[in-house]
Amino acid sequence: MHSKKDVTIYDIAEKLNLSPTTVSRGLKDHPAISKKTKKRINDIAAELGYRFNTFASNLRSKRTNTIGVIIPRMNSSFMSAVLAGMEKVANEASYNLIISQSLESAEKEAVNVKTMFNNRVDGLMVSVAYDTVGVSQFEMLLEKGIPLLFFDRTLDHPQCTSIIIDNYKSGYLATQHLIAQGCKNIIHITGNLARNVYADRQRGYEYALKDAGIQADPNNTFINVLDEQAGIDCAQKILKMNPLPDGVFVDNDTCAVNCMAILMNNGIRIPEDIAFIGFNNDPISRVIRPTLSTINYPGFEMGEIAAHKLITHLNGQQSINSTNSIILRSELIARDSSKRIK
Amino acid sequence: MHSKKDVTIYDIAEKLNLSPTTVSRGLKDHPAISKKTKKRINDIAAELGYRFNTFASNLRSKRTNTIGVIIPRMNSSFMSAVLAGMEKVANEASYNLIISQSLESAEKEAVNVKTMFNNRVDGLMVSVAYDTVGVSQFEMLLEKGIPLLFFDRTLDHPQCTSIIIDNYKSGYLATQHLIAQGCKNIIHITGNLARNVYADRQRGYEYALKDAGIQADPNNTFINVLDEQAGIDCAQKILKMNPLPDGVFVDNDTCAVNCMAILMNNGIRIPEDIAFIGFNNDPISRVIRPTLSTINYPGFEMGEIAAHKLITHLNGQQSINSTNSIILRSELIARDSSKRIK
DNA sequence: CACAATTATACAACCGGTTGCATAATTATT
DNA sequence: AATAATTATGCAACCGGTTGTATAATTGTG
Repeated sequence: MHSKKDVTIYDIAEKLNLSPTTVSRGLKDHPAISKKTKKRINDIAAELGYRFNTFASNLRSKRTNTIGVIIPRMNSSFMSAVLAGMEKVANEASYNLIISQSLESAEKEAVNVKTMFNNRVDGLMVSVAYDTVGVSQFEMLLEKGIPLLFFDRTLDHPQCTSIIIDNYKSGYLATQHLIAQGCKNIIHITGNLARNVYADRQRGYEYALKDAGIQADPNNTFINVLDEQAGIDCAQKILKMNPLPDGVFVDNDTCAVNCMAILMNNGIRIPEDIAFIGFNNDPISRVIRPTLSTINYPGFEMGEIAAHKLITHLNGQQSINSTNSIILRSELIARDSSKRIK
Repeated sequence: MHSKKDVTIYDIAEKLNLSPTTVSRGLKDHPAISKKTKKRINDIAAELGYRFNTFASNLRSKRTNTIGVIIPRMNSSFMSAVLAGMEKVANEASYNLIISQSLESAEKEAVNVKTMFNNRVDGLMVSVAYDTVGVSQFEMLLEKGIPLLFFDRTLDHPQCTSIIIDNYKSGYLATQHLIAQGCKNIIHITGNLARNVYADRQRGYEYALKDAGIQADPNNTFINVLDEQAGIDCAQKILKMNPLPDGVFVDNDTCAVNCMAILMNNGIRIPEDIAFIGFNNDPISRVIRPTLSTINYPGFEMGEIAAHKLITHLNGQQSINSTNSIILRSELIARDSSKRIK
């Protein structure tokens, strides 16, 4: 197995008649080491097949240059955009990212937090699981002064910044748009209302209805996990309604397109019979026919801003505690699935 | 910042008048420590807010219980299925996963390999980037006896097992299916032919044509990165062809649906004018209309098998070198986008 | 050439668990 | 009660970079 013994800076030092200190500094491009010596060190290191020992380094220096990220799942194009944005900023600042998934389970999320904690991440960015309750599982981080930042699905905590979009406004705009297209009986398909994103959109939905003089019907709010199967289930449920709704606002494009597909299979015309609007502006919304109206959610920017915020905090340039939340711009994109008026 | 000093096993030992050794063993549930002592240790540990120091542990024990994974991107549902499968198996065997993306760049991939290497992963699973050439960037791992396994996009190496599907057969079946539907002028949209997956599918495509007595036209093979934009570009290219092709086999569902969407916008009927078949069986293939014929690619199983194979090797139960490649079952799923015969 | 200023290298303690082996404490055996 | 067997705990070295401070080597100044 791991047969050959590892080469250490001591081996290099011995070979060159230098001290380990000098070798360590030479490899790190420390200004106090002469160019010649650095070259000698690097040459021998390459020759011997030296590899840097992150553990020894981290143990002594008590820094890891690692940022943890915990997300519910990495299956959406929104999430991969967020991660791409984070990775770009982190790399530029020479931080590494450790990514783990909670798979929407609060329990697994807590385990992940603990692992990150033990792995001494310098900071943590989290979008919480579907059923996470309270912030107690994060307290251990804050007690040790490890900065914690939430994005998208956030929790309220005085020491944490949140990066979000204006979900209330987005929900309002989406609903208002459907109303403007002549819809009067609008369904909102959303998630666990304990999550800020869904609660805020639901509020937006309710206020838009109210402002249009429409009475919000609690039965018109469907709560589920917003995946493909949920979309299919919702379609079945809608088909049994009498009268049928004339508009559907879904908090997730994937769920929306699956729902639409079943309804269309059953002869329902979109947008003529039922107008649809989704959320996220996933690529699928542009490919499906009719093209899906949606709310644009700037994932890449969200990732960039989250990582940037955390790193400036870590570098002591700007405390994370000074900001409560950062709200990104989101906008409505009207496409064919909702356009009933020419 | 990181204000409070960390609690160590020495602090616990002092508080209980025990040796650090006993505390270390107690926390690890070592059989030589009595139940009573273990309880005392764990209680005080919790009380003091002790956290395990992974670095000190790894440094001394020279094991990390960590497996690295490098993938091109985590934006496809195929990839997230693979990762989910890997994570399930790894967790059950109490291994951690470190995941990083090459973003399809061989250069970034090499950096990632090095980082994994320095982080002393116990093993590495890789699906190579679009433009990776040669295996030299992996040699350092193999020299140290760190097992390396490829999945999906593989490289040929005598010491590495590959987990794949039969891409040749899949390409053959897809093409044969189109031929059976009456297609005679079939386009194959594929990726870099240096990658096994694309080369094998192209071979399958060519042989299926040959076996049907059709001469393969090199101009009918489009090579690109198979993303959304590529799908759009291919559609533009197809629209300029004269005569139009009557069948298109795309190595990726995402690319396929984007291509189809543009063609349909331009009045082309699918499957009547052009029959389509994709690859991967992504969720989008079921939602799009017409539903997309495709090749089912068992991502979750691939992840499970890859992780399982690597872990049994790490546990010394079965060497990875004894197997060359493991081929998973894949099958054709015929849907509306290709069905021209009742 | 003497002395200061600057540059380059070394010393030694440290980070916090881990582990083989020795020793102490407890229980079982005759 | 004495001795063997078993169980529980401790000793001390070790893993491999890091860092404040001291010392040595080189260069500059008058």
